[in-house]
Amino acid sequence: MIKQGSLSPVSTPEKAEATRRLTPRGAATRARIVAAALELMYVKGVNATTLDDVRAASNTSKSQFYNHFTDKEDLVRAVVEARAAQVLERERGYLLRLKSFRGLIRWRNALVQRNALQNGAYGCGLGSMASELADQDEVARSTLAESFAEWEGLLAAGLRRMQESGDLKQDADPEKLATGLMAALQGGYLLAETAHDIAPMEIALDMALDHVKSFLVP
Amino acid sequence: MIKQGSLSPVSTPEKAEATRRLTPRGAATRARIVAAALELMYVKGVNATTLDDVRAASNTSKSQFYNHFTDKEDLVRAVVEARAAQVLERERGYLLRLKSFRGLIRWRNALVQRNALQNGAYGCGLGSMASELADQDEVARSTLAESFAEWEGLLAAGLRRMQESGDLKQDADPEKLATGLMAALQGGYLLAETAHDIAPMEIALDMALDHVKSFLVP
DNA sequence: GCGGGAGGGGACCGTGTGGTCCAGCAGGAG
DNA sequence: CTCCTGCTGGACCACACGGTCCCCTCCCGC
Repeated sequence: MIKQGSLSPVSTPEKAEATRRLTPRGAATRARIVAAALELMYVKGVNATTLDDVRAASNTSKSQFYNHFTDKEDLVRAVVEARAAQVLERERGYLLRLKSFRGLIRWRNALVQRNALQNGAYGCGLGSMASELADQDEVARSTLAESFAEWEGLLAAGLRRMQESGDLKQDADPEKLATGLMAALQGGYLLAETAHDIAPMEIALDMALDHVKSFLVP
Repeated sequence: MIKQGSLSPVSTPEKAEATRRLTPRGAATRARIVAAALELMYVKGVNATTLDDVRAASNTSKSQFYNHFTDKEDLVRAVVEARAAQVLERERGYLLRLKSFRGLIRWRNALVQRNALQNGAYGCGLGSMASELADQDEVARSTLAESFAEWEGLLAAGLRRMQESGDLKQDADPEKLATGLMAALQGGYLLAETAHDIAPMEIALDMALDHVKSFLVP
C-alpha cells in the first residue's frame, strides 16, 4: 500500500509558506493516515468518521496527525484528493484506450462488477463524498467538481476518438454524452446503494449505453 | 391496579406499545420538530444537524423532543418518512396524470426549475438522505428504497399509460425506462450539486428523455 | 559520542452533543 | 372548583470529540 520509493509528487522545497518540512519516514506516517481515512470515510461517511477512528486504524498518535494536518478539514481535503487521484487513475486505465463501443461495454462491466463485490454498498468513492461535502466544504466541492469534469473528459475523449474513427456519428456531442453517462453511473450507484441491489445500476448504464449506441454509424 | 373495568377508552392501558398516547396540542409540537428537522437535515445534512439545532429551530425544549422521540435515530426515521411523503405527494401531482411525452417534458421542466431556484444546492430531498443513511441506518435505507420504488412506479405507470394509448411502442419496458429516468434524475442532481450548475442535470434528463423518445411510435 | 531536530506517545483540556430528570403548568373530566 | 395527566421548561450529566501540550525517542551530521 505504501510505496516508499515514489512519494511526494509535490517537491518545491523553497517557496516557504505551505512548505512541508523534510520527511523521511514521516511521509509514510502521513500516507498511513490518509489511507486509513480514505477507507473509513468511504464506509462510514466523512462526518461519521472521527479522528480517533483514523488514529486507531492508522496506528498513529494525535501528535502525528497534527504534525501533518492542521485540522480535520485538512485531512478531508487530502482524502478527497487521494480518492480523486485513485479513481481517475483507475478510469484512465479503461478510458485512455477507449475507441470502440465494445470498449464502453467493457468499461460498464468493470464498474458493475466492482460494485457487485460489495453488493452496491458505499456507492461511488467520489460520488458519496460529493453528496456529503458539496454543501459543507467549498474547497472539497471544487476539487470534486474538477474531478468529475476530468472523468467526463476521459469519456468524452474516448467518444471523440470513436467519432474520428467513424464509429460514432458526427452529429453526436461527446461532451453531452459523457455527462449523460456520468449521471447514469452516479444515479445508478445511488439507487444500487439504496436498494442493496446492483440491478438499477446495470439498467441505468445500459440505458445510457443504448443511447450512445443510437449514435453509432450503421 | 384500579378499576378501569368497563369503560374509559383512554387512560393508556398496557395495550399501548406502538399506540401513540392521545395528543391535543402535543401533536403540533411533534409536527414542528419534524418540520424543523426536515429543513435542517436537508441543508446541513443529517449527521451535521444536532438536536440542539432542531430544538432551537422548532422552539421546543429537550423534554418535548424526548416525549415524542426515543432518540435521534427515531427523529431521523420520522424525517425520512416525512420527506418521502412530501416528495411522493408532489410527484403524484405530475405523474398520476402523465399520459404523453409532453407530460414527461413538463415533469422534467418542473424538476429542473425547482432545482434551479437554489442553483442545484442540496440535491434531491430523498437522494441526499439516501446517500448519507443507506449504509448507516438499515430502517431508513429500507424506507428510502421503498420510496424510490414507489416514485419509479409512478413513472412506470405513466409510461404504461402511454403504451396503452399507443404513444409508446409495445416493446418498451416501462419499469426499466422508469429506473433509467430515476437514475438520470439522481445522477443529474448530484452533478448539479457538485458543480453548482444545473446544466448537467438538464443534460442528463434530456438524454434520458431522448431515450424514451426513441420508443415513441412514429 | 553528542547535539539537535524531526518523529512519536499520550495525558490533558474545553466544548458540544445526545440524553436524563424533575418541578411547574395547562386544560379537560368529574 | 379539584384532580389528573400530559405538556413544557430547562438544569443537569456523561462522554466523545477536536484540538493542545509536553516530553521522550530516534536518527542525522559532526
